[in-house]
Amino acid sequence: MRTMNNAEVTLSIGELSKRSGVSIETIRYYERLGLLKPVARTTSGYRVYDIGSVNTIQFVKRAQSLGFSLAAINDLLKLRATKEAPCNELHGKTVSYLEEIEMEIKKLKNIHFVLSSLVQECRTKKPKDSCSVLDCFEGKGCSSLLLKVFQF
Amino acid sequence: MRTMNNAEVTLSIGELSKRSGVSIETIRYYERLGLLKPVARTTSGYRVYDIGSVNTIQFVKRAQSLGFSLAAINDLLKLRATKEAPCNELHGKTVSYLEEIEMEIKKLKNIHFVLSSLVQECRTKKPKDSCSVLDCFEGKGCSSLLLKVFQF
DNA sequence: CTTGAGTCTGGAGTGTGCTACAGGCTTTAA
DNA sequence: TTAAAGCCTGTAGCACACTCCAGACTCAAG
Repeated sequence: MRTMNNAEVTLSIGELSKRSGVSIETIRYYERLGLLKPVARTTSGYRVYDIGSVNTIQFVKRAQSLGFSLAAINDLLKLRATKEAPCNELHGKTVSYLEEIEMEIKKLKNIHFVLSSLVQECRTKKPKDSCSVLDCFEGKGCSSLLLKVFQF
Repeated sequence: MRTMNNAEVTLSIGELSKRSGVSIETIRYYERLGLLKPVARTTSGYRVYDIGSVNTIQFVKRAQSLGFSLAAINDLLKLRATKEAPCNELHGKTVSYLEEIEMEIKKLKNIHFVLSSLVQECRTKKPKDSCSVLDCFEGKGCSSLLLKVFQF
């Protein structure tokens, strides 16, 4: 695509794809979700992007790698667009997201504790004994372990 | 459904659903996946279950609450069916699952660290300054933070 | 015998983040 | 001029664990 002047470079969807490392299909998908609008269309209907579009995609990728969903990122992009110091709202969202992460970590730690206990227990048994792990899934023997961790 | 004798109670799918707390649709879904076959069919095609079916569903639920996928549980059920002390194979699977959990916990801790750092940083700023969280997604200022944690 | 509850099969829909076409139009390079 | 590459829309599919529905059949109680 042509350069309008030195500052305003425009990109086709294919060029944006190469610059951002995101596939053309994904770019169009983001558009459907409202994450990224082309800055214009050519008369023949081709999407036109600019350097800001590259930044937006990188914004999305960074937020995604921190675990944000595309729906959440959509909100973030809207906050970014309204330049009025969006810290408050954003921090609220972020803090509740942090709480979700803490819950998830707790859950995983509990699961890890239960399973590694069971494997350990099994290793102290004689070969012909039943398997502690299977027994646990069967409801035998580990009820106290599970009861503490989950709501069985 | 009728009782054949005191020991062998048979259940319809609705009764199994009530006893196990799992919906009829889900029971049929489990059957499609190969997790739970009815012990028989009536002449009119109704599914017939027994008490073992209740145990199997509880097995599935317990394994699920420890994070196992239905595909993995399918394997577990097959191990359970072959009564020959399946500890070795099972422990291999469990240990690699434990490693996945450890990776996931690490990832979540990293995310937590980055986000809480950003929120903290933002709180030490003046109200009119730009938001550290948004700046980070924009690629400004937190590259060292992100670089350590992910492969940007 | 009738009514209502229960069950059957097969297929479609949910949410998430893509990915992969088909069939047709546009642009670019030789 | 023509071939190749690029782009368009719209639709469908994947993985996962369900959930729901239509239309038909069966069973139990009154």
